[in-house]
Amino acid sequence: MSGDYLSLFRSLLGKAWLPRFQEWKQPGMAEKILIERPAARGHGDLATNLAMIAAGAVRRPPRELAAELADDARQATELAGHIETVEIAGPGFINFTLSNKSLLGAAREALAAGEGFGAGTAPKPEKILLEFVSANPTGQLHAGHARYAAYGDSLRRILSFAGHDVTTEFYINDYGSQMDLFGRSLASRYAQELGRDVPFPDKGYLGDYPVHLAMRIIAEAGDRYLEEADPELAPGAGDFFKLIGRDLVLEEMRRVLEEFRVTFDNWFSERTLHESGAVKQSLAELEKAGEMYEKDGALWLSTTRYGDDKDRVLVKENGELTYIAADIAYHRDKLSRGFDRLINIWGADHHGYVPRMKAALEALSHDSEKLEVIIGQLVNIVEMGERKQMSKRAGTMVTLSELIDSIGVDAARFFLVDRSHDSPMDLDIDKARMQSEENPVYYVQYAHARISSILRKAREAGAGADRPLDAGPRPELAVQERDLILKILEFPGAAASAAMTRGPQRLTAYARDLAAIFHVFYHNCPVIKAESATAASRLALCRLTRNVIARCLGLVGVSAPEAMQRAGD
RNA sequence: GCGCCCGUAGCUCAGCCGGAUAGAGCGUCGGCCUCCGGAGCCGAAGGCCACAGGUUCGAAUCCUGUCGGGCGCGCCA
Repeated sequence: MSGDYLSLFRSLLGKAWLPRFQEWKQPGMAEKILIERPAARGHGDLATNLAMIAAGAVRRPPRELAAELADDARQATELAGHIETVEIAGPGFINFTLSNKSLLGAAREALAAGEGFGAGTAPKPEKILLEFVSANPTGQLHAGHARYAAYGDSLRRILSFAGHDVTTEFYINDYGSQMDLFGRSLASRYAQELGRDVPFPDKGYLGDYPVHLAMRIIAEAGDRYLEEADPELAPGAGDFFKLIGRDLVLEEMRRVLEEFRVTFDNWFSERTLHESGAVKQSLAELEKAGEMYEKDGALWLSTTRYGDDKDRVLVKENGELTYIAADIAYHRDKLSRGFDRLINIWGADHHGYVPRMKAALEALSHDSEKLEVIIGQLVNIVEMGERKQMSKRAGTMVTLSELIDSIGVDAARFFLVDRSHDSPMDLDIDKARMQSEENPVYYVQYAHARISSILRKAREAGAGADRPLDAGPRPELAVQERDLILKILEFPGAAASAAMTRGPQRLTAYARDLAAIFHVFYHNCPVIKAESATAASRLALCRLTRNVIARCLGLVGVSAPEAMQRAGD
C-alpha cells in the first residue's frame, strides 16, 4: 500500500490514542477510526467522528472525549510535523489541518511510488476466477452484453490492481437444445442460399444473422456441405452446422470484444464437460452422497435441503441432462482448479438461479461462500422516448458492434460503467450518439490532455519538468494546490473501495472530481510561469495528477490521450 | 402471491459499513479567451432524497410497512 497517506495518518492516530483507549477500556477503538474529508472548507483538511462513536460505549459526552483526544493529538510525537491545528467542532468532530510540509511529503511519496501508488490495498489477496459475458454462441453480442463486458473487464483490472490474482473466463454454452435449433436454422439457411429448400425449423433463429453466417460458409466452402445440410440425407445435419456456426460466432465475438478492450484468459466450452464425462461424474458423486432421488421418471437434486425453494431436475424424463447439471460440473471444475473465490456476473434475469447453484455446491460438500454471484441489471433500449425490451426477434437489439461504431469505445465503456451495476439502465442510442461529444469521459480525458500539454511546453522551455517535487523550499501552498494534493491522497481509498464493493463507478466518480479540482487549480495557479521553485513543485504535482487520472481511466479500460482533437473537426 | 433490484435537481445518475449546509454531468440563465488547451473556469435558478412509521445525540444511508417501476419464480438456456 505504498503512498497511502490517509492510512498512515489513521495508524498514527491509533498509536497516539492507544493509552486513551486503554483508559476507557475500549482497546478495539483504534479499528473504528474513520478519517474523512469534511464537506465544508472551514472544517479543516481531515476529520474524524470517533469521539461521537466512543461516547456511546464510554457513556460520556462526545465533546468531552473529543477534547481529550484533541489534546493527545496535539502532543503526540508521532504526529509532530504533520498537524498544524486540531479543533473540535459541531457535536464532537475532531478536525485536523495538515501542515504544508506533510502534504508535500505525502505527494512526493505518492509520486515516487509511481505505478504502485494506490495498488495492493486488498486486505487478503485472493486467487479469483471471474466469469462474465458467457453468451450463447448463436448470435451477436448486444448492449446488455456490452454492459457486463465493460463491467467485468473493469472489475478484472480493479481487482488485479488491488492485489488479487484474477483469471477471466468466458463460458461457452455450446450444448443443448438451443444449439441444436441454431444448427438446424443455419443448415436451412445454407441450403436455401444454394437454392435447395430445406425447411426452417419451428421457433428457429430468425433475423439476418444466420443468413450472413450461411453466406460466409458459402464464401469459404461453396456448396461442399450441401448434402450435409439436408436432414433427409444427413440425420446429423444440425450437429454439423452448429459446430461450424459456433466457431464463426465465437471468432466474431472475440474480435468485437477485443476491439472493446475486453480479453479473456480462458474460453471454456460446455460441450467438453459432456464429452469428458465430467457431467456424469458429478452426477455420480451427488448420487453417492445421497442427494438425488427419482420422481416422475426424472432424477432430482434435493436443493431444498440447502435453502432452495424447490428441488431441481438434473436428468429429464427423456434422459437428457438439464442445463444446471452441466453447470454443476462446471463449477466443480472451477473449484478443482484451486481458486479461493469464484465471481460470476449474471444478468438480472438469472438471479433466481443463485440459490440452486449454491445449494448444488453445498450438496457436493463445497463451501458455497466461495461462489459470489454479482447480479447485473438489464439495459433498456429507448427509442422515441419509449422503452423497448432487448429482443433479437423484435429487432430492437442494439449490438455491441453498433454501440462501438456510434459512440466509440471510450465513451461507451465510461458510460456503461459509470452507473452502478445494480440499477437498471436506459440507453438511448440516438441521444448517445448526439451527446457523444459531451460525454463526461471527455471532461476527464481533457484534464489529462491539458496536463500533458503543460508538461510538453515545460520540457520545451527547459523548465525542469522532471525535477523532483521537493526541489527547494516551498513554505506556501495555494488553497487550490492543497485541495489537489488532498484529492490525490484519496486515490488509494477510492481504488480500495472500488475493489471491495465491486464498484467501478467509484473510480469514474473519483476521476471526475479529481479532474474538476485540477481544472480549478489550473485556473488559479500558474505552473510554468511561476517562479522557479514553485514551478518545479507544481510541475511535479501535474505529473502526479496525470498519473492518477491515467490510472483511473486505465482501470476502467478507457484511454488517456496526450492530446484531444478539437470538437467539430 | 413469493423472491431479488431500483425510486435522490427538468433529464441521466453518484453518494447508501449513519455524521456537519445532499453532489456531478447534461439542459436553462448570466459572466470570463492580448495570458500554461474555452471539450475549461466563475456565478444563478432548480430538491418534502417515492410515502408513512421506527431505531439514534444525529437517517438519503439501518429496520418495518405502503405505493410505483424492472426482473425472476420451467423436466428452457
